[in-house]
Amino acid sequence: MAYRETGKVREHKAAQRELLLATGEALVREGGFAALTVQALAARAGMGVGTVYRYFRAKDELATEVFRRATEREVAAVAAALAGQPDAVASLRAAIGCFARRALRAPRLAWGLIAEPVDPAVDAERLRYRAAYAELFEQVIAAGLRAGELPPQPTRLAAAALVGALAEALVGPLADHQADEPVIHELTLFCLRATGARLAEQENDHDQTDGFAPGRARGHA
Amino acid sequence: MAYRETGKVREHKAAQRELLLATGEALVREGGFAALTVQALAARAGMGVGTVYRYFRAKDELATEVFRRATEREVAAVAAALAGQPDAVASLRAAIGCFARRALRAPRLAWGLIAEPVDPAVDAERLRYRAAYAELFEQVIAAGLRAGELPPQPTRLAAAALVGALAEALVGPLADHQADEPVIHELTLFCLRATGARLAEQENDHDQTDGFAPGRARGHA
DNA sequence: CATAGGGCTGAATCGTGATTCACTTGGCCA
DNA sequence: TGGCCAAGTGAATCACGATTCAGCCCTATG
Repeated sequence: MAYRETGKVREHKAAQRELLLATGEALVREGGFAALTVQALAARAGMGVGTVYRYFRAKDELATEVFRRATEREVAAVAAALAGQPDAVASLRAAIGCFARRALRAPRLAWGLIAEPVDPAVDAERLRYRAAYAELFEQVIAAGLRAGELPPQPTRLAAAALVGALAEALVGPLADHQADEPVIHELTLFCLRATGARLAEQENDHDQTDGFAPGRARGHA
Repeated sequence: MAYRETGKVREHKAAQRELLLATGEALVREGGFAALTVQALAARAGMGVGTVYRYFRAKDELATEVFRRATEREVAAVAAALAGQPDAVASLRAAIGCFARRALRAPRLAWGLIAEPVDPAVDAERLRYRAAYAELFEQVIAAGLRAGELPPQPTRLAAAALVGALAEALVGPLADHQADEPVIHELTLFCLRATGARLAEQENDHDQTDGFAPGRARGHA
């Protein structure tokens, strides 16, 4: 007998796979999924093209995995922002603010997750991504309905429309890229009005629960 | 001397070009811009691949032209629906209804114009398309502001968010594809609330100005 | 009808990026 | 150390659609 996979090797393989996924996300953050080519990935990760295929059956699989991870992180952040909010309006504010800040901070990634055209395989994942967001918003709206905070409305439709409004205003081609906070503030008001929340007309919008540490640099596209 | 382009030939060339554009749009209506390949186009139009290049310098040019025409028709329809509306709320209702009905009637096309990833050349055109829509909505909102019908808000942002909400709810992956009219009705309410329109709470939403003849078949995706 | 100047054709070519594979390298055990 | 096996390599190959072009065909004149 001459060879058996040892712990060190196993660790190394896991690290390689991890490296590929991290590098893949970095590429996506810089240039969207279009920039995620096997050649570029291998070069950036410091390995040969063929090696990539030792860790992923096909590029689809890799891209899907990169998408899924980023997705899960984003959705989890929004879900976390929702936790413990006292009412539906506060929840909506928190969710919108969280979504918006993260999207504005990583616009290419957000665009990749939300809108960029990629393969069918990734598109299937995107469906789940949007659905997950819509689900979050839907539940908040439903809760608001039950509590009488929001007027009757089809929750699914409203949730979809919210996601669309946020996406378009933030990462769509119409995004103005002005100072972030005022945009977020106005967009929040827009969404709250859309769902029929009764606004107190004084907007103390000091919620910043977005899962990020407060100070950091961010480049504009 | 032996040949000079005669009227008949000129007409034929114009017809050929027209045929290509129309066929191109048909392909897009069926399968989005992804289905608009030179091969498919030539086959469908009943001519050789090379002939296509006699009428268009490159595929980009053709795709852009197909996009532009469809775009102009859509935007014109919405603009027409706006004409002569008494106030901002009526205008919003008309614009939203028109946009929505047309999008639901030709979902693939709408998706192609709004969201499908295509070449950079076409994307530039898309920018103009969205901007044109946003422009329409923006002006309505601005008028509403001046008239005191709508509360203060950044018109550009609100317009973008409206376009996004409509697009996502109607042609996005979250679209539910239920009966059209109820969806349009609810979406209209959503948008009116979003812009802060004071709703009379009785919704007589009998506006159907969408530029189409009333009865026709439409397939669900 | 003969001839000239396009128009039309579609197989061949190109470009771009994914995928393969014959080979080299390095870790594991006796 | 020697032998074995998996990991790594990257040039070659594929796939797919845009683009070209050498040759065929049609229309308009004299």
